[in-house]
Amino acid sequence: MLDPRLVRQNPDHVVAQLTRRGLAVDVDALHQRARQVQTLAERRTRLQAEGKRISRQVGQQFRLLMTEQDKHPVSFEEQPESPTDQEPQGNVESRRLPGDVDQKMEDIRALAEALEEKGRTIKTKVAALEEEEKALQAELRQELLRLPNLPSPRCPDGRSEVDNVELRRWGEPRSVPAALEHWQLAETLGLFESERSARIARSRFVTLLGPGARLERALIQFMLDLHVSRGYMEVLPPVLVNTASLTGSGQLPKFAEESFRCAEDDLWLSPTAEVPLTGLHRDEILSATDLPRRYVAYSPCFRREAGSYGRDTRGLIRLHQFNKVELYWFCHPDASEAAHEQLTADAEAVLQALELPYRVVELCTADLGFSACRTYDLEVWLSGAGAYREISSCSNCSDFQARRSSIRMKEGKHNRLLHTLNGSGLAVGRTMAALLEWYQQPDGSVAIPQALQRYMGCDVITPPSDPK
RNA sequence: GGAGAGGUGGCCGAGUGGUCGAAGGCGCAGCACUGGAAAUGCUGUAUAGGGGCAACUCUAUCGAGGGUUCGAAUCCCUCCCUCUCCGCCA
Repeated sequence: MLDPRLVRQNPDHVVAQLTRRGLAVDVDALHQRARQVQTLAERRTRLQAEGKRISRQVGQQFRLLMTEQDKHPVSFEEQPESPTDQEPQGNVESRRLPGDVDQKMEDIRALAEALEEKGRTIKTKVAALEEEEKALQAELRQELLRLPNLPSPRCPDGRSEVDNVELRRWGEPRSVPAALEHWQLAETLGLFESERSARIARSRFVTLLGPGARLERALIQFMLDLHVSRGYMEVLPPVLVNTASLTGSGQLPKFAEESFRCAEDDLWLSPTAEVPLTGLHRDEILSATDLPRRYVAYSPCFRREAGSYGRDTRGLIRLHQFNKVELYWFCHPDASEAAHEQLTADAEAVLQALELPYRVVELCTADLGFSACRTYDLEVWLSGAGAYREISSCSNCSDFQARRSSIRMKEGKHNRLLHTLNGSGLAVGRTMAALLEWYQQPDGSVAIPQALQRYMGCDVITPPSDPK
């Protein structure tokens, strides 16, 4: 979420930055509303202060009354409360009180009643103002929640993905003669089942089999071990997450159609471990001294992939359920740019260890994700397809998710929103696809890269000797 | 799912419907004492929002949301969460 104060005080800046993303937003209306909320709040606060003063005065009157009562107990005989209290103290003489004492107590009571009446009036006024303010506030928040993060000044401007900037390449793509795509290889090697998976669930699900299942598990464990050795804390989070968590990380309210939902329970299938990891410290204040906090989480991810019906229908590239190892940082706001480079390097380390060629692309303003202010994509070389394909997206979300999730850090006396970053490290299915295509051999087998062999328990996957 | 107990500041733990944002303790920070430290003493220690150059000040917050009241941590209702026991279950 954007800072409401920024919208109130510098709407032009907000407009300019959202325009860089190619968004035309009516910030004027938003700005008006933000100021309106503030005006209402000021009026309400002043009234509340007065009401509070009055309540205290009523209390004072009651105390006065009680001290008078203690001095002249019997004069209150006509009052219904606790007659037994007064009985022992009552005596005939004090029944005839001097008129001025009676009068004094009458005055106190009258004053108290007048104050009470005043309090009632204020109460109804405050309630009315509060209602109006709450409604406006809620509208404002809903609108703010639908606005994406502002791009970093360093994020390159662009109108579409063609304006993304290639930063560097690692490894040499080689053209393999008669290269097969991974789903073709998988078929002869018996690594997974697509059609039967549609029977179990529906299309865009996969069931991994034999060495395929083993390879997926090996990759997950390999990635986790690698990142843990580089200083990450391993996390295995819930994959059902509530609405607050999805709102906190930016998936809701705008992208509800992208996630599967268990409507009866206010739970959703998490589209990425970024969601539970953001939620891990929701409503917390971390100490600045133990930042950065770096987490690595394996989780299955669930996405509806609405509107991608024709694309990537075969194989492991685009599924409703896939596995991902996610890197996540909570860090000091001044350190997030360096953290972004480090996190990206950590994701790259996986591809380097597996010796798979890739390139790093910086997304332009038009291609930036909702929560990100800056993003590097890793694109791995798919030999079979003969193209680079996204396998990781490493984003700096600045304070955007932290504000939505209220995650702060204590620095000296002050609390300040921290920064969050996330990146795939890596998408496991796509890694398997790249690996199969890159390491395919003329005899139809697939070599296992060295780093993975101890996880895989072999150095090659060969076609079954007796197919079917 | 059933029965019971409970949710108060960083932590422990008081709290009578009326200056209670909340005693006391621990922890933490500063100062004093010390050659240095421990111990001790003093002072200060929540968050959010608004106003003010500032000292400061106003409002809200005692699990959450409603209600009663001039006034709620305190009374009433609903929900959530934690703990114990039973049932079920990997």
